[in-house]
Amino acid sequence: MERKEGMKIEDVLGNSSYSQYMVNNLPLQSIFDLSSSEDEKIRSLGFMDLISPPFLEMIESPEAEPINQPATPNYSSISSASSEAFNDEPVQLDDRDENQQKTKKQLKLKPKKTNQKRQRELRFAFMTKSEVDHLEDGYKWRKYGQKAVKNSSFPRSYYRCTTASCNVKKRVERSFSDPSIVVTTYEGQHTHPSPIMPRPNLNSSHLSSAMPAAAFGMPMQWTPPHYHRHHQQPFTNSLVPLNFGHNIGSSAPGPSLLKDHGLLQDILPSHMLKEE
DNA sequence: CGCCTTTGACCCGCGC
DNA sequence: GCGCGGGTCAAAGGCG
Repeated sequence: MERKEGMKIEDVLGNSSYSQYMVNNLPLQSIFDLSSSEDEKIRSLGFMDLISPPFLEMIESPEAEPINQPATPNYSSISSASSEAFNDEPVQLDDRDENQQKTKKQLKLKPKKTNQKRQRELRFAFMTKSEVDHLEDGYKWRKYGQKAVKNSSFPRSYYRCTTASCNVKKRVERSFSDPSIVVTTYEGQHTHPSPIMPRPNLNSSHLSSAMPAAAFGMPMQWTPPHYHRHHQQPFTNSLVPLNFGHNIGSSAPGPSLLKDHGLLQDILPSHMLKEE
C-alpha cells in the first residue's frame, strides 16, 4: 500500500498534476497514463506510431544511487515517459494552452470559457540524470517563465519552441527527491522538423527510428557538444527505446519488469521490435 | 540589433 | 469568497 512497485514522476517531483511513471521497476503499462477507455488507448498507440515511442533514457553513473528506490538495483538506466491526453478532438483542445493564451492576449475580453472540457495536449515526461536543467534535444526553445514549485526547492522552468507555428512547450524541473535528476515534460507536438538536427542517416539505421522521437522534441541519441561540456549523460549510445525495457529488466531483480515485455510490443512500433 | 533570460505581475482552476 | 498553486505574459536587461 505504501509504496507501489513503480515510482511516479510525481513521487520524484514531490508533486504533479498528472501521472507519469518512472520505469524503474514498474510495469510498462504504467508508463502511459492511459484512461480506461479503449478509445484513449487506441489514440495513444496511434500517437506512438506517429512520434515513435517516447522512451527516454536516463543514464546514471555507476555509483549513482537508484532513484528513490531502495529496492532498486544498481543498474544505470532509468527511463520514464508517459503520454497523456490527446487532442485528437477539436472539441477538446487544450484550453489551458490554446485558449488561455488567446484569452490572455485578448486580456479579459473573454472571461467566459467555452464549455469544452479542459484537456491538456498530449504530453509526457521523462527523467534524465543531468547536471544541467535544460537538455538539448535538437529544437530551439525559449524560456518564458520560471516558477517555484511547492514541495520542491527547485524552480520549474517553462520553455516554448521558438518556431513560430509550433507551440510545443516543455517544462523542466529537478527532482525533488533526487536533485541530480531532471524531469522534462513535453507538451504538444512539433509541427516542423528539428531545426538543428543532423540528417537522419547519421551512422546507422537505428537513428532513423529515433528520428520521430526527435521530431517530437525529445532528447535522444543525438548528443550535441553541450552534453559533454556539461557532463550530461542522458542517453546511451544504443537506441533508447529498447534499452528501456531490456536493460531495466535484465538488471533489475524487480519481478515486475520482466513481465512488461508483452506490453512493450503493444507500445513499440513494429520496426522497433524488429531492431532487437 | 535581434534573440534570449529573468522576474514580477497577472490569470485561472481548485479546494476549503 | 478566498487563498493557494500552477501557468503565462511581457517589460527590462543581458549577451553575442
